[in-house]
Amino acid sequence: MLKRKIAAIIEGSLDSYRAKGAIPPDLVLKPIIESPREEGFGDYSSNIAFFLAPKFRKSPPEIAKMLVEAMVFDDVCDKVEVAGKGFINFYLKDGAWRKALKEVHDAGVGSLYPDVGRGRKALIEFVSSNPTGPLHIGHGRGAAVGDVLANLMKKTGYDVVKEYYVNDAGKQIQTLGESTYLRWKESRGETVEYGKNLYQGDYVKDIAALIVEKGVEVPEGRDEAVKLMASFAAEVVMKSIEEDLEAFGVKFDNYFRESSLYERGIVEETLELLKKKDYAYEKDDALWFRTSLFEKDEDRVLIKSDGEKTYFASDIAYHRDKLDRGFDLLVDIWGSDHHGYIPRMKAGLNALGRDKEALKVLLIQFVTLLKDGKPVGMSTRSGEFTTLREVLDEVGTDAARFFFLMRKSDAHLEFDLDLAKKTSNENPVYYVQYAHARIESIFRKAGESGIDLGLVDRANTDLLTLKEEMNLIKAILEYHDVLEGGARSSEPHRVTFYLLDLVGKFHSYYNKARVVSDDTELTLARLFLLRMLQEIIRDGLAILGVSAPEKM
RNA sequence: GCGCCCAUAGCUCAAUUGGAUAGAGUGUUGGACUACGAAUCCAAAGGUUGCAGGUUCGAUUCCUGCUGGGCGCACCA
Repeated sequence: MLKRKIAAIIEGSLDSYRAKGAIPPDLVLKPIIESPREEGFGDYSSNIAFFLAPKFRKSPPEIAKMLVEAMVFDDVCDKVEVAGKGFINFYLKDGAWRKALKEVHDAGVGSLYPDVGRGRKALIEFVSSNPTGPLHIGHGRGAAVGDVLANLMKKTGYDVVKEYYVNDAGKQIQTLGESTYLRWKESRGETVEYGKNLYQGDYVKDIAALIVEKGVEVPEGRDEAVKLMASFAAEVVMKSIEEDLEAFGVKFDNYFRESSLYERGIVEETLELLKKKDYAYEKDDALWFRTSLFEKDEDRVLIKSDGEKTYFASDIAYHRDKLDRGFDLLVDIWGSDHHGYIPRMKAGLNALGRDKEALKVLLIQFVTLLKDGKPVGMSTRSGEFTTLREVLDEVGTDAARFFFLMRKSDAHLEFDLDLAKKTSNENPVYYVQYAHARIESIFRKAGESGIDLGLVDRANTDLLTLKEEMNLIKAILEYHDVLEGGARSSEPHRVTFYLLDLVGKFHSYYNKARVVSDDTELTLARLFLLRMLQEIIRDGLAILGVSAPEKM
């Protein structure tokens, strides 16, 4: 990339001073090069002078001036200036940008993908909603973030596996069974007392009805009946969750069942390991984990006095198993209400002698659903939550995914149903998709006008001289940096903002300059630019899992 | 009481991980289609970045203390 060339220029200048003995050879510097957000400060700038200044007891501008004087930059830059309080600003030759664009064209958009992961194996675990009820909009946000992060990491050199952890062994499933059982009795005309701690949603009634409809044989004994209904209901719910996810465009590589940990004895084994290392101890007939030894947290129970193991116990075992499966990086995506759980999990990994830094937890803040400008209530227990399915039916997959990725995941999200539903200029999804379709339309028009589209690949890019054209080229090449930053910081929403900014530049350009004209050479050059632009838009939308329509 | 997250334009949010004059969208006002898609564009107005300190060449960003909001602090899941 061009940034590397700038780094080389700076390095060259430093070397010349090293040769003169002005800079000690052992002084290692990593020049920071960034693209200034304001126009007028060049294409790239470096703040290296600020770091050198205290070491040489000279002012940053003086250092900067010295460095610039020794720079050889004629092949890449028009000029290099000292500006502000000591910044060095690099003004690249337009030709250098065009050349870079041409290179990307020849090598393919994939050549813009940064290698952040270096082939490391990453396991992204997300959604992992208990199969006790349908996914609601909060799960939807987690699903979108997880899926898009996975796409992003795949493009940036990670070997990614997407996993859904199914809690099919705990007490919630038991409760689901009891809920279904009572609804089932109810459906047979019996009067039952339906407790508040049971699942209130209508879907439980549906499941009970399904049991009747399918003629499932219900055992006489209550306990057996509940047990049967628990597994029946969990399966039904899990299936509908998978269907919802599919409709949302989320496909998991793996559904990992909690029960499998017990079946394989991993939980037992893990607890034994902790006991052996004296990180677990017995108190009041329960088994406790010494969380306090590792983190600023209280000790937590692994096995309750009634002999039942907590989710914490199986969760430690689960994460141990993840690492044993050879993953270098574990990304967990949790609802922000689980934040208190992080120290526990890290302590657990620590106690097992694993690197706790291998675990990265992304917290997803709550979603407020707005309808007619007013918040819509949401509570699983009361059954009045808005399901992901309902939202998808209302606004469609593209809009839903895009909206979920319009915020940093750790910030509250207001999801405006009315806005997401609008097929108008107010809806940001269409702003991006429209650009893609518009470019396609320009190509159709060009073809109709007798332009030989086969010549686009060999267009003379030197004809792209407008300021808007240069800005578009720069924005296209910036894709590399966006992917890199997004992957490093696990912030997939950056792709969304980039796309909005990118297509904004395009729409502006479109209104200013005419692409298809009598000047065939110029037309071809502009089509070349738009072809590249369209590929980037398509690539970025693919990361978001949003369609790139050719007509709309 | 302890801990985590958030606070930026009227509203919804960005800000290249500590950089230069804090930016978009929306809303308001005014403008642009008998040439490639007006689901678009152009312009104006809009700010003590919650408050008070600190760290330094430089703070929306890091530290401390407040204020206000969300969440968590069980042998719950």
